[in-house]
Amino acid sequence: MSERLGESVAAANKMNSAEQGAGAAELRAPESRDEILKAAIKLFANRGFHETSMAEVARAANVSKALIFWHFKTKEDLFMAVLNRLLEPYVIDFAEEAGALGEVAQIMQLVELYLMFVRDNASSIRFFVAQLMRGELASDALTGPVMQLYDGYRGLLVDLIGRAQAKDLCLKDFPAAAVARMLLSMLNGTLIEMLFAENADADVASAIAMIRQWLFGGRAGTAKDAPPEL
Amino acid sequence: MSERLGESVAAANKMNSAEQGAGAAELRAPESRDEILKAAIKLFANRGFHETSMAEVARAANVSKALIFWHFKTKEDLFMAVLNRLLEPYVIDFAEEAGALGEVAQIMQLVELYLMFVRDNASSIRFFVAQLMRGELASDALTGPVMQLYDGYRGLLVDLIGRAQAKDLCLKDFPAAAVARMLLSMLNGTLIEMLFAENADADVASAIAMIRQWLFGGRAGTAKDAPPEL
DNA sequence: TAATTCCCTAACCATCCGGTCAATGAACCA
DNA sequence: TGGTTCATTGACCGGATGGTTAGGGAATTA
Repeated sequence: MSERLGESVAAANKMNSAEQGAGAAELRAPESRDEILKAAIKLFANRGFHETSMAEVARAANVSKALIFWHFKTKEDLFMAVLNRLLEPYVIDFAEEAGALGEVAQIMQLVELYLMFVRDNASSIRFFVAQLMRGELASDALTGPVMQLYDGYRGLLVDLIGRAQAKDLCLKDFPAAAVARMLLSMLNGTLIEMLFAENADADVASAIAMIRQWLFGGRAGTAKDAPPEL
Repeated sequence: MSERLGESVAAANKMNSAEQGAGAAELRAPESRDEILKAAIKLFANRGFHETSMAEVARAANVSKALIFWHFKTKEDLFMAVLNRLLEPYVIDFAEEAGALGEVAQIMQLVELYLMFVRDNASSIRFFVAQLMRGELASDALTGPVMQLYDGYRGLLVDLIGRAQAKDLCLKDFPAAAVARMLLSMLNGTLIEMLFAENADADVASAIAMIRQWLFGGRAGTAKDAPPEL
């Protein structure tokens, strides 16, 4: 079955590109299609792919099951559409965010961006992580965009940390790549803590403070950047 | 359905205890039962509960489907047995491990224990995390033991860090609980990095070094504990 | 007005899944 | 030897699921 799914994924991706190029199906029956998508997102998110039946989606969207198959050729097609819809907010242009700030401020801004993003998208992130964990479906369609985003983020961190180290602004006991990796581990650890325990806000501030202390600790001359509030 | 599952979980747990007391079913048809369990573990692990059919398990175990239902009353029963089997190695007595070492050495030993355990049980941990992420099944049977273990571990860390702080052996800028929480975030972040990228060993040593530096950084008098190798 | 296209549905179908059952051979008692 | 329990199986069942089909109503077009 995994073979069939793989083909479906590729096919769906191609079709999606084609659709966007021709601008066809996106505009035809927008309302019901959207209703279906919203219902599917909810159901897939907290029940998974295999546990969610098309009949359930139909009922939740107040349409007939057949209409779903009119909008989306197969169940996998629907799933791909859900993925793409959920992936939209994940397109962040990190480089844009930081203006002409110093390295320290830029790093801390990236850290906050990460944690705030996690806090604001907890449910869909939980969905993605669960999906990533098992190779269940769409390993390409998922791993691709997410990992691309992730690598971009890490690249930015490595670069910034390297420059901060050169200026003696930040922890220098380890190579920039190692520091960036550990920083990402901290962030990911905080992420999964936020995903499991729903306390969110309280810990974020504490985590940020500790990360700042770790990276820029006793070093002077970095106090100029006031910590932006959440 | 979640209700029924909850009951099944409780029932399965009780039965297990009873079985061990009487030593009954464990010895009757050990061979085939074991074969089924091994096959189920594999399939459940990398396909999940709902995506794995009893027919598949039967085929993988070279037995008839009916035999599975003779050994395990329901599919959930089989799943519970798989959980218990996988949970076995997770029973670690942390307190036992550390003898009369200093706080610093004990903390580092706990850190290493954690990372080594993750490294050696990567596949089943991936399974558990995926299972925990969605509330899919066995939330009680899983959350219970795992969280108990986790809380015990954190408790030990908080205690040790507190004592190390009192002796001025370790990072004192934050309360012990916060330090312990961040340490656990670091560990969990490293964990998921290990789960996704299968490089394992290389990063573990680096992670340990960075954690030691973070916790005990510039402080003197802690060099007496030689870093035990992995 | 007649034809065509779009959106939507009830009913249906083939397949697969969890679970049951009657039967059967082997081992162990009597 | 004959009966009882244990271990195992092929055949079967009701239900649910992904997917199809034939058709209908409302716009749009000609």
